[in-house]
Amino acid sequence: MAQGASAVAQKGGESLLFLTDEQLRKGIEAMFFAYRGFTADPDRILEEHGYGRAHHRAIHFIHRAPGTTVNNLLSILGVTKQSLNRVLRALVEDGLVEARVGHRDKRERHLYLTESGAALEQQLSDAQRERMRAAYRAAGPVAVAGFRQVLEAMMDPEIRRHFDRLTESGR
Amino acid sequence: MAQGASAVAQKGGESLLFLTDEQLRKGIEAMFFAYRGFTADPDRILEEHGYGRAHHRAIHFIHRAPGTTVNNLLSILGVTKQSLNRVLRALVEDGLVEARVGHRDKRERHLYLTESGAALEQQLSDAQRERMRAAYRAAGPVAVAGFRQVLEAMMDPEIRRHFDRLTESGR
DNA sequence: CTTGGAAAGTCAACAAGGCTGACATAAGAT
DNA sequence: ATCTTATGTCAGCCTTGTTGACTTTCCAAG
Repeated sequence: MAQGASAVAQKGGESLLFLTDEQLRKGIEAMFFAYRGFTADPDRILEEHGYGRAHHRAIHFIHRAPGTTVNNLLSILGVTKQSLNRVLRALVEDGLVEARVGHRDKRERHLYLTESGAALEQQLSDAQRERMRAAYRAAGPVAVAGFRQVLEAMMDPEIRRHFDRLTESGR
Repeated sequence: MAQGASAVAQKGGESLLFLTDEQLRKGIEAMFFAYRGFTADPDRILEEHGYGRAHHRAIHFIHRAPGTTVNNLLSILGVTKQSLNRVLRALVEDGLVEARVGHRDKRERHLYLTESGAALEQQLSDAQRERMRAAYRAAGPVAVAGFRQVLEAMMDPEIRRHFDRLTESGR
């Protein structure tokens, strides 16, 4: 199976990869179809609770960086504050997220998951991790390392910074 | 760099991968951020033409499988026919897609890109392939193979079938 | 102390692209 | 010949993204 990477030529220490349009197209389609699988399980759970992906993203990153400000979340998610606000308001009203007014700067709202917010986060990430774990197991450790490398290379540099920042603090 | 895959133990021919929640979470976030990069370039081009991602998807798969029926496209894209129809209608009206009535079964419409449709497809896929190519180059051939393996393992089985089917005919 | 500007939130209006329901027409089945 | 199914269309609703205008709160600099 797999047409793999086509050819590699070493030339003065610089490796050249010859990639056909067809191979790249397959990669693009793989990305498209895999993303559908990636979101499928959380989507099902969210629907039961009357939420959408926007809520999931907010919950995920609040869990990941508790006490984050709205503005920080905004730059991670890459949406407008009006858009985020609508989602956040629903989560606060439903008691999944707590927005504490900053003590240093009272304009800021620091966001935390409540107990039930954490419970939903757990449920969502359990489902998503399970799919990820299965895929990782099926593909093997070498493939996983490659997977991560390609994904990181695919990010916009600015977004890559967010990603790396989450990693540092998250370990 | 990278925490890579944690540990592998060979045990009676079956390899066990020990994956921490943290590692899996990183994979999830990588997927999220990378997908943003993945769609960023086409999104910019589409906006200039007044189209969205839905149009891109339709154009992509019509290019990929010329003469495909609406129903077939439906099952690939995983949306309702009403949703697809809106997009398709716009593309036909704008002269990017031609919908020919089937001669065997006149209920069916077979879809083809017109010349200008193919031109837009080219523009979009050039941009997306360029990002893909850069990521592939940066990560190297081994990583690319792993990338593809993990993505394929992440797909829903039913969707995976679509993916494989496109590959067969597409080469 | 006043004022300028940043952070946060609100309201309104709009667009894209999902969805369901109702319906027309063509094919195939009884 | 008529009933049923497949296919595609039209209309309307919902979520979630957008922009723009505006208020409130607060910090900080003049």
